[in-house]
Amino acid sequence: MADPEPACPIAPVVDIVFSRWTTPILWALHEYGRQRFVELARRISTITPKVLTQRLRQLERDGMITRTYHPEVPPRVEYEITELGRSLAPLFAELAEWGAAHLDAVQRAREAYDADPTRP
Amino acid sequence: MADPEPACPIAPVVDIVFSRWTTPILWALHEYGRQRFVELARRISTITPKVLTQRLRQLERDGMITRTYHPEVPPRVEYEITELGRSLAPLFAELAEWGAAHLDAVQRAREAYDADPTRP
DNA sequence: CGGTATCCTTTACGATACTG
DNA sequence: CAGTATCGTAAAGGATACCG
Repeated sequence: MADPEPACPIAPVVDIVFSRWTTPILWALHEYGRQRFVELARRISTITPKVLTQRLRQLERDGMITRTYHPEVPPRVEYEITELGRSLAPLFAELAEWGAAHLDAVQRAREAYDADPTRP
Repeated sequence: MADPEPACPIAPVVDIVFSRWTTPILWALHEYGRQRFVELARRISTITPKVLTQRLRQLERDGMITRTYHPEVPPRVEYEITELGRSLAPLFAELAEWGAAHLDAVQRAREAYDADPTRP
């Protein structure tokens, strides 16, 4: 896969951290601490186990979270955010602030755009 | 499309701003100012005109950029980032900083993960 | 409990050609 | 120049069922 824009320094970061499900997963682990697989699944209620596994593996590979397997019956697996993952916290806070401040403006822009009848 | 995680406040922001091409487009407009279609296309060298048009329309609809059509021959269309789009600037700067500081750690994590032979 | 396996749909993206 | 049209591909995601 070719680099979208070599001169854009944040494209690689986006690739690692921001997809449909990685963001909610990292948020949940950051916000509510170490959690089991099923806890995450319940919190992110619309995700399927297959996709949850896929994203967790990717985040683990990228060093953003750790996976700890406890060989009990029934098995217990815990996920936790790493220092590297936690280093995103201020960024996440700013993103949340931006959303709170500007999401309604985006919504209004959409309505204005869609309402314009001169747009074919 | 169901909301990925209603309780995750940054998911909607990610949906608007961070996709493979929207980030480089916004970055280019923020960094180099008002530009024509073909200038953007050249700067983001690997994007195709179809996809560039699609992302530009979406960003315009979301109020992040403006499109100005000058009815000349040959036609001239200029894209410019809006105030709303510009409000992302500090966020982009922080993301770039995060990348500069931590991208190598991600790379090392990947290598360590891939090199572990006990992972089936 | 913590996943896999299988199959399917959606969506973004891409290649190429063409037009007002 | 600034797109549009029409293909096709590929990756993400979803539904459902099943397993150690």
